[in-house]
Amino acid sequence: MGKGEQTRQAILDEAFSLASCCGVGGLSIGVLAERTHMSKSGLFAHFGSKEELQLAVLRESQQRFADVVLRPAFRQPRGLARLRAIVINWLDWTKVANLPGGCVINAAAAEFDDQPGPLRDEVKHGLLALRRTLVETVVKAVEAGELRPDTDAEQLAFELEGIYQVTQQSRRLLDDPDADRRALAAFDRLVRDHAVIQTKE
Amino acid sequence: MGKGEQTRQAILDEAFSLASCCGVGGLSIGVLAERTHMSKSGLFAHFGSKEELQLAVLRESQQRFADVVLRPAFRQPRGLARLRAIVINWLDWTKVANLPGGCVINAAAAEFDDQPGPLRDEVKHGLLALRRTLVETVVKAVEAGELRPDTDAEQLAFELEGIYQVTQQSRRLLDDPDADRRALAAFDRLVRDHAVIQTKE
DNA sequence: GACACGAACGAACGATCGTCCTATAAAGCG
DNA sequence: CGCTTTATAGGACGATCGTTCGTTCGTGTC
Repeated sequence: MGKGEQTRQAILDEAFSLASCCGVGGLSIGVLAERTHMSKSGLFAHFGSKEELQLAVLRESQQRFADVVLRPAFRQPRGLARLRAIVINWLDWTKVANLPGGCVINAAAAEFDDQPGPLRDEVKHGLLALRRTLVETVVKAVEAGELRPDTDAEQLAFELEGIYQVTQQSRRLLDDPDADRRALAAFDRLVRDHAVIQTKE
Repeated sequence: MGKGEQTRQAILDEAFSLASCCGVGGLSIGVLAERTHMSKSGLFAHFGSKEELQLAVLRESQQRFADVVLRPAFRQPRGLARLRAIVINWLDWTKVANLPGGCVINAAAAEFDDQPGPLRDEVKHGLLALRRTLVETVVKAVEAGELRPDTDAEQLAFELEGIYQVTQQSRRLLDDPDADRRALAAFDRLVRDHAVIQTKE
């Protein structure tokens, strides 16, 4: 890795955790230069525009999400075990990754959902990819006979995303110590509702 | 209502819809002055600081939410009917109120959840109030015999909030035309799971 | 040793930000 | 009406924003 790539990555590391606190839109070249002990212009040259920097942060965020949440979960056997692993890792990933201020992409989703442009497109792309992964995982659990054949996989992914979001809000804003427990309870209820018909209770 | 109150309210109206698009943190005195055909200083004098303006917008938002979502729903008889009315109004309220860019408070929740100060406090207060209202409504449904006695009202409110948030994201960012249908499906499943034990299916 | 190249810097740009001060215009009231 | 209070405008402030320019430094190549 050449010198350029190296510092670019160092900048992205810092930008990543900065964006976690200030939002992708709240990123500032000046502040970022200060934190990386560089000049604004020197830093700027690595990206060419602020928007390009923001896009890089969003892509970085997606990659880390895949590394920290999805890849480890995919070592679980396909089906419910894998789905559960995704959810567990997902709920914890702001602690595992360097995300003092919460998930970058999720914050960006609220920030750019009504502002057309490359940033919104990137966020949308990332969240759609996650939705697809969830749907596929659910489908495999159905094929494995762990969930009922008439399970609506997209509906299940939809509700999983809801659990995630309210958990984040409860934890981060409402300081609710029960958030994680409630999240797991909601997940269990979701799975139980779609479990194959139990012969006896 | 004196002249002062009048223009102050006009400013708040504009600030409200502007904040819907740019976020409460993205509010700008200059832009707001332009839109209200006032000078920056003339507008500024009504609030004394930007933070005070932002707080006023948050309070305005809470009040409108109560007017548009809660008050009408409370005309329904207590119990499931009222809970359902709240959810329906809630899901629609960004269309009913003048919120082209989505719910102000919800966006502010993601924006300020890691930035201590009066703004975060105000957002937290508003969302906690909503949670309490949801919990109370659920409790009344239990008392009315429409939900099982062992229903965890706070858990139910938690999951309702999740349904709301994922619905907003699906609609606004992912352009999912099925979001409303899925939201109602999730709500129905939630209620069915806590319904009194059916004698026969 | 001459040269080319990428990386980083320092300075400045116009724009916009929130805020403050002072003067003028309008409104409310006796 | 005149007087007092309030509401608004105009202008300027220091700061920060993203961006551009020209220059310098260090490294590696012929």
